[in-house]
Amino acid sequence: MPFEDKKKNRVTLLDVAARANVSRATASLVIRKSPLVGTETRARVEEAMRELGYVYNMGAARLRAERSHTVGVVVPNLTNPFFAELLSGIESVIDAAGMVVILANSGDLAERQDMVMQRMREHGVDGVIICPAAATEPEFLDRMAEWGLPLVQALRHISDDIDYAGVDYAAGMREAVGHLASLGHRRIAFAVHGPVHSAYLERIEGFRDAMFSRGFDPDLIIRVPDQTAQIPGSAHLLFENREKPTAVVCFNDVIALGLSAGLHDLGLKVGENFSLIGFDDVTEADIIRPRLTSVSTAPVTIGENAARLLLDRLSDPLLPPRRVVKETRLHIRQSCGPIAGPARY
Amino acid sequence: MPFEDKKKNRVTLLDVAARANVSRATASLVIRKSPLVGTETRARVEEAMRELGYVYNMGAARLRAERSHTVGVVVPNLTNPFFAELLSGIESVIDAAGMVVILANSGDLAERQDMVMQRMREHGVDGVIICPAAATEPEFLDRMAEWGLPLVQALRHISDDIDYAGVDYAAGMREAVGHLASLGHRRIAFAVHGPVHSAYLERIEGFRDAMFSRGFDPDLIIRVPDQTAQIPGSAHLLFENREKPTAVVCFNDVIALGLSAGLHDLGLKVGENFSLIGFDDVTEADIIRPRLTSVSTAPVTIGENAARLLLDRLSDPLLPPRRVVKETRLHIRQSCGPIAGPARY
DNA sequence: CTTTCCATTTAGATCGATCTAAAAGCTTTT
DNA sequence: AAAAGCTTTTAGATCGATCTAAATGGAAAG
Repeated sequence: MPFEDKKKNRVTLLDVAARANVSRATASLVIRKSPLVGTETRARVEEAMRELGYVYNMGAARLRAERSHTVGVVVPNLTNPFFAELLSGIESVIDAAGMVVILANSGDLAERQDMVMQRMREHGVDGVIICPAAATEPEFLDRMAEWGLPLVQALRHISDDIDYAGVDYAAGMREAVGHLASLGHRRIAFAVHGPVHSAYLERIEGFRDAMFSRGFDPDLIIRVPDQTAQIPGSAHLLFENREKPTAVVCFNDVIALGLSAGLHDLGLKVGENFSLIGFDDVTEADIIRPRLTSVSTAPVTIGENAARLLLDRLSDPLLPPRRVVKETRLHIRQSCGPIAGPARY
Repeated sequence: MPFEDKKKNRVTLLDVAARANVSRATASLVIRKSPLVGTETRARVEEAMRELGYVYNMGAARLRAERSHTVGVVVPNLTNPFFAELLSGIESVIDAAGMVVILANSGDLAERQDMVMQRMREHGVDGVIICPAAATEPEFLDRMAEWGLPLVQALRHISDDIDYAGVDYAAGMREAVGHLASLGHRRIAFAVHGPVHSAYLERIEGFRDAMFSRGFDPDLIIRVPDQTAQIPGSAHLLFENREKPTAVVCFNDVIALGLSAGLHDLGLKVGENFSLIGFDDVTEADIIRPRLTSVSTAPVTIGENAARLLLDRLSDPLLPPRRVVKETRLHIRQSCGPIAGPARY
């Protein structure tokens, strides 16, 4: 029955060392799995750690080693399942690398984002993965870089000089429009909402591109409410234009789900006399009726990519900036059909 | 143009103190907003911090002060929007208290949960909010408590001696059954899935209670698949029993959404000739058709409660164990109707 | 038997804050 | 003028690890 009562009764490396009859330095080497220590010594130290119930004090280590084994993750909003999945991907890779995630929520506000980054710095994170708030100026990220804080942008990108992991939104949009076009649709609307940021602009660009190159009107862009609950009620907006669309591409699946319900309320049959295509391919796409055709963006994978970019940068800070842009995949289900009514051509 | 190039060129409190002509101790007091320092001195030190671009080193502070301003959060799964919302509530309260969240994912596996908690300890978190993995034994949590690590259980509870923030699941279930009963339903099924834990058992208990006390058959409990995509296809399970139900209560909204689709596929009209009621009241409840009647559990609020419990405990570790159990609220929409067909009484 | 070399081990300084207990300046009281 | 009581400031030890540079011991080489 070991007899240890120091005043504060916390087991330190020094206690372990004493018990194993080695110096504190040797014990430290054992923890860090250095190849320098002899096999027999290592075993003795490990035994001592077990016996004493030693807990590594990361805080002390970080102070000396200037390495915290900690990664900051800043997202605009946790309530959105999309970011939650991103976070999940990040967490799994960071965890596997033996580090932990410090989480922060910017609320998509540049001002809060400033505060949050400051806090990250104070906590001494080794690097940060950030989905920049919509109104972030490029100088912001460059300032971080000047701090010497390794940074990775996820989903949205502000600066080209900083690593980025995302999705080829524009190509995804082209794919969506292409699918509708192949079903005979020519008058296609684009339903959007939310703040303006790179991921927003790329989608717009992809949509207009695809429409324009086919000689279709690329300007049928409709803004729907940001509040999920109000989207179904806004379906009528689709038909207030002179040129009534026969199909709609949605900025994301929240809009798609909402409009699908709204169109149903208006008496239209989605997939039969009106076509609708979503973006993100959330789980619900498969369990609503009609099943939602959607462009998959797989945020978990993006998170994994972002985390890997950061880990690479940590091990070599001089790496040139890289971007990992994932391809989308169109998941065809039931919400799109050939153009309805008497054929126009 | 200040001329500072130390070898490592990091601004420390000592540099600030020198610049402001005070001692390191005084500078430290200024940072910590101690009322002891004079107004003029404080201003001078703050000015110096600004000029030098000083960044507080939380790591150093924590080592000495044995306080990390860090809270661990352990959830079984981040992909589930339910836990993401919980996390969001926790984060906002913790952030407002000037602390940060260290995140970990147990994958609902007791073994991983062990590792994760160990890591939390190494990182010196001040406390942990945990939604215990399904197979957690009470000894596990008690061991943590022995470590002297302040703990709060969220959503699920294993030990009665430890703070808990959750929802009155049983009452929510009684409410759901009550609503259906008031519409004339007597043969009501309960569709469940997932691992067994306290939140699961309480729902079962609430259901059986409510059924039994009305003299209805409390045993119509149906297990549906865990995979979201397979739920719609399992709707037929509802009718394989001798006694065919006229309504179903769902364990959560994922099941409700899935069965709603599945029942539609079987040619039933939910809300007209079959009633269905969900649990959780997710955002999608309002944007599917028919709109889903659901029992609201508001996980964000639970997260906030859990965080507040932890903060209280941090400021007074001797507080007796407390439990904050939120009431549910039934959100009536369209998916339930009076019992169909020729009246039975 | 000394010297060289290698593999291990170690003493002591160090990271950047906080804490303790006491000192230094003030007024105010005796 | 000394003592007492404030308020404000400070020196120096301390938290628990890592790092540096040097010491130690044994085997191989001379």
